[in-house]
Amino acid sequence: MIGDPWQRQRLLDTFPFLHETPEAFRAELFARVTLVRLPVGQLICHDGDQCTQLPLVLTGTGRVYKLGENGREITLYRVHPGESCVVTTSCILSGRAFPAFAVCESAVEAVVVRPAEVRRWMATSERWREYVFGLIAGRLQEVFGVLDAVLFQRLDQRLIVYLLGLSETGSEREIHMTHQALAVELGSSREVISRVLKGLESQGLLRTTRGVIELLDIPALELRAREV
Amino acid sequence: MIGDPWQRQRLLDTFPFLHETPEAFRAELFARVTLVRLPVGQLICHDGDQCTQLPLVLTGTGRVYKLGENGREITLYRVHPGESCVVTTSCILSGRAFPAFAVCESAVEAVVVRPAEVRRWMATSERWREYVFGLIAGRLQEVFGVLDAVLFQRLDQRLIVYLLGLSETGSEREIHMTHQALAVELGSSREVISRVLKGLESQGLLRTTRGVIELLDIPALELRAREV
DNA sequence: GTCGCTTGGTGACAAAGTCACTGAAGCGCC
DNA sequence: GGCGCTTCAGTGACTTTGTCACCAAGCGAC
Repeated sequence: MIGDPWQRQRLLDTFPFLHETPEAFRAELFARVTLVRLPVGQLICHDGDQCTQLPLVLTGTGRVYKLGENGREITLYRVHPGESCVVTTSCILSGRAFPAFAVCESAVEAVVVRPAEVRRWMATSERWREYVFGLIAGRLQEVFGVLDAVLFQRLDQRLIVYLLGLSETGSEREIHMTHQALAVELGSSREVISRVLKGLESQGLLRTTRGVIELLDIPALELRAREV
Repeated sequence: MIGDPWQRQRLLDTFPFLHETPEAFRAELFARVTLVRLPVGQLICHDGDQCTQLPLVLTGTGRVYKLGENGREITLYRVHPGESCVVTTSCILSGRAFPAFAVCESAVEAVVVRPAEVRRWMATSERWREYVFGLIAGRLQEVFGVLDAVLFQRLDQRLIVYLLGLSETGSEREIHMTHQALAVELGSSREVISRVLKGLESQGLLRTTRGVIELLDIPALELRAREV
């Protein structure tokens, strides 16, 4: 139950589609959900687990990833505020096991919904259905995109695209990230990332120091990312 | 519209969940859908397309796959009778583009549902929702499994697992399939499949002739598929 | 038979992953 | 400052996988 008016407002603002639901729906939502706080690194789902609740993220981000036997891993997607791990939803609605890992990348505040409500609201709320399906389709596209990248794209180009994406959102040419972290994002291994970065550095496209990658020639990097 | 009582019965038998829906729902379904026949090789969805209808497969199978720029491809999953391409569903419900290709692997008879009905039935029929979510979750698991295999498993083992799977369902030791077809299933290339098969052949685990692979030592193959 | 198509084989190379090891930077602590 | 620890990065040797170009074997049509 969420009683605090301020918390209620925050929930509505983080999940804008709720504004368009009937008063009664929101009242039921406030009555049925609970607020949880999870620390950094908290494991939310283990590969093969049954999901028992659906978390709607208010603050912080979750990371969903696949882990291989050899210890290598790859990030599939992130769950940001206003989103939810809809793979969980589909597992709840179908009673299947969750096929990956999910972990709190930063401290997370989330509102958890029980399976009974997830199901019921699918029947009673048009908006809820739209919200859930929008997320599912989005995740599917992300995962399909990852598969495409892994299978069909060269690692140096994937790495460049990833770095350029980071520098764009951060509006910074300096990226603070270890080679290991990059390997995890792209599903590669540290050594290979190091080698690729070294190659790019030797061509003067970027510069690396411990924990930092500085993009020197962004136009050239963009070119390189697109070439055959 | 499907009027023919025999066709109606066939539809109900292929999609058993329909038996559990109210009479009124089935009546509406029969009234709103149309039967189509598609020839082998017919392209159903193009990567990036908007989906405009949901096909429920009665006979035949569809194949959903990703195609890389270099021409390599990988099969993501198949759509069998009684199933539907639910990725299409999620695209319809969210208005996103379909992120892969879909093609008729054999001649397909399907019943097509328009987006308006797909949406409406999500609201009106509990059974329909269950059906759709069951399929979505199943596909997600399949695609996640493919990603896992591609990233973390060795090709020889994936190939063996695939071949053993075929020989099991066919209860045959002889598999009629070209190296190219195997490459497409596993997202590899013909040359590599040839090499791996050659290796297995030289170890006496199987024998290859043009278009045919004969599994000679199934226990040894099973062992090999599990080793580190 | 010959022609042409499909299928499979091969060698050389490039890209990526693995393993074992080294070295270097940062940090806390005394 | 110096010491020790941990984290991060670099390297070389090797394996696996993908790519390219080209050739050879099988098979059907005529």
